[in-house]
Order: sequence, then structure tokens, then C-alpha cells
Amino acid sequence: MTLRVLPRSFYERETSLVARELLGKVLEVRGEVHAPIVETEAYLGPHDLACHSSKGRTPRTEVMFGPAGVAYVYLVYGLHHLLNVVTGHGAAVLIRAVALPNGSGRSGPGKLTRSLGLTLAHNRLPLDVAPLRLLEDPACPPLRLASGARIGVDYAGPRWARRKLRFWVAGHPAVSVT
DNA sequence: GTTAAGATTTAT
DNA sequence: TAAATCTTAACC
Repeated sequence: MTLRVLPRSFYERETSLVARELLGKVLEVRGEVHAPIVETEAYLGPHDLACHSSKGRTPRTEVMFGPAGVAYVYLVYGLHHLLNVVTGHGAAVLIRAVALPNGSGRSGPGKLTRSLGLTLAHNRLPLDVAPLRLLEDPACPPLRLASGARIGVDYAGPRWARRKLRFWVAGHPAVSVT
């Protein structure tokens, strides 16, 4: 089986499209863990009120305005790290869940990063070199996808909170159902 | 230097 | 339904 590293051009496209196509792609950490992505959310950019970059270009969100194809990791509630993939121009895709071999029960963006050992130290890392890489499995069969509203973004108002910018593999057990 | 709030999880 | 917990950003 041959895994191909996703090229920069993969990320330099419409954010919601990247979010959809990231499903089934393989996240590699330190060359040890390989976990297929099964759930994502799209954060479109400064005009998207649910996106961090909508509050202005700050040191934290700066990475989202940089080149596409790098990781944006941050800490929420002082407890949980969340992993995002930058698509450029202030936009990014949140990786909500992956299919871990030992991933028992429901997953979630916080547990995901804890299981993989991802921290703020991984912020701004490119996704085409170790220790953090995104790979494509050419042998991966077509996936049945589902979409719905994003989670935990009610503060952005109904206009943005209700948009179907969350994507997941239909029926996959690792998807957070809440 | 201080304060407010959050793309969550887990336990009452 | 509420607490845990800490970085970031917006105030003095």
C-alpha cells in the first residue's frame, strides 16, 4: 500500500471543499500513528462569524492568514487542544474526529488531540513533513458522506451557526454525535 | 497588570 | 447543568 503526501495545492481551494475531501485522508503523527479522518468542520474566514479570524488578525490567528497546508493548534477552555488545517486567507478546517484503532466510544476534537499527543508545540507546523503529515490512500474506497450544522458555535448567530459546514463519514462510530 | 470569555469534556 | 482550567486579547 502506498500513501501519498497531500500536495500544497490540495489545501489551496475552497475551504468547504477541502473539509469534505479531508474525510478519509490519513493523519500521521511522529511516523507512528496513522488515523483516517472521519469528521471535519469548515471555518471560512474573517467573514465567517464562527471563525476565530473574524475577530481580527491577531498573533493567534495569524497562522490562518499564512500559506495553506499548515497546522493551526490552539487551546480551548484551558483544557483541550483543537487541530485545524489552514486553507489560507484566514480560513481553516477543524479536524473533529479520526478513526483511532483504540478509539473506544465517541470521540471529539479535544480527546482526539489528547490521544495523538498534539499540543501548542504543533501549532504552525507544515503538514507535508514529519512529525505531522497528511496522507492520501489511493486504495481508499469512496465514502458515504453526511453534513450538518457546526457544533458549539451558537455565539456566531443563526446565520452562521446553522450553515451545514460540518462533514463526517456517514454511520462511522468515531463521529461525535452530540 | 487585570479581566473576560471560549470551535470541550466530564461529572453531578 | 455546572465545574474544571489557561491562553489569548482587550481593557486599564
